[in-house]
Amino acid sequence: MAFNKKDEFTQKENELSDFANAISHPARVAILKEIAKRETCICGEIVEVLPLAQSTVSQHLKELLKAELIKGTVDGAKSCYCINWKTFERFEKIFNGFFTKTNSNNPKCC
Amino acid sequence: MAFNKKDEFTQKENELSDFANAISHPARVAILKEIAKRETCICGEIVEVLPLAQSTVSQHLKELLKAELIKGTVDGAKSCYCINWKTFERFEKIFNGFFTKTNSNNPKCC
DNA sequence: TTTATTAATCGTATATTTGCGATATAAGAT
DNA sequence: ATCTTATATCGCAAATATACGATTAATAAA
Repeated sequence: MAFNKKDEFTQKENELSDFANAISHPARVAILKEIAKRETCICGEIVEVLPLAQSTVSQHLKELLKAELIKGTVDGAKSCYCINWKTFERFEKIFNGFFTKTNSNNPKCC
Repeated sequence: MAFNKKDEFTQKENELSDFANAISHPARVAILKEIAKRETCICGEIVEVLPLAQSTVSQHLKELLKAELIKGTVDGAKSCYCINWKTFERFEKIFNGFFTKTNSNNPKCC
């Protein structure tokens, strides 16, 4: 942000937007999909499938790690990744509880 | 993006990331929450509640409109907004179907 | 030991996002 | 007609994000 206003919002608002931010790029969605499909997956396998350079993929993986959407361990020269489903569950809970959903055909609605 | 690689990803990957992108800022989460709470809501009411200038809020509203997360109509000098629940439902469907969730305690997982 | 493989990080260029004040526009009030 | 209110848009500055090639580091293979 131009001037960081994050502090001015609630923790839950930030948690939700941070999660959303992590999946707000098609490459990261594609990476998550690939890891979920394979259950466990090394970096090179993702690079093979995506239309991006290795360094770029590595950067996206780093962001997904930071947001705790994936877990990663070093396995020799390779890096092994898998989905951190706990974070997904927490997100779903926050997301569903966040907006007090009224009827979809709200007559007051514009 | 530095060079726009959107075309290189699937339509669903882009749809999901676009939705996520719309709620990837705490201000937009707060705006959605406020509109949902009030069911229908004018711009000024949101500006009152948020720690942001009117022009900034207006910009965020524009983005939410573009992503079809809200609907808006002009009501005299005022602008009336409400949640577009249809988009939320569509997102939930895509999101749930996207990642073939295996067991959370995947033994293969790192 | 040398070489190859794998992946993270650095440096850099470019694009986008965020935020605000100023301005424009349009309806409503006086 | 003029003033006020409400909101969108413009122009700008600063911060972030995206992408890549080059480099580094560390293991594995020869």
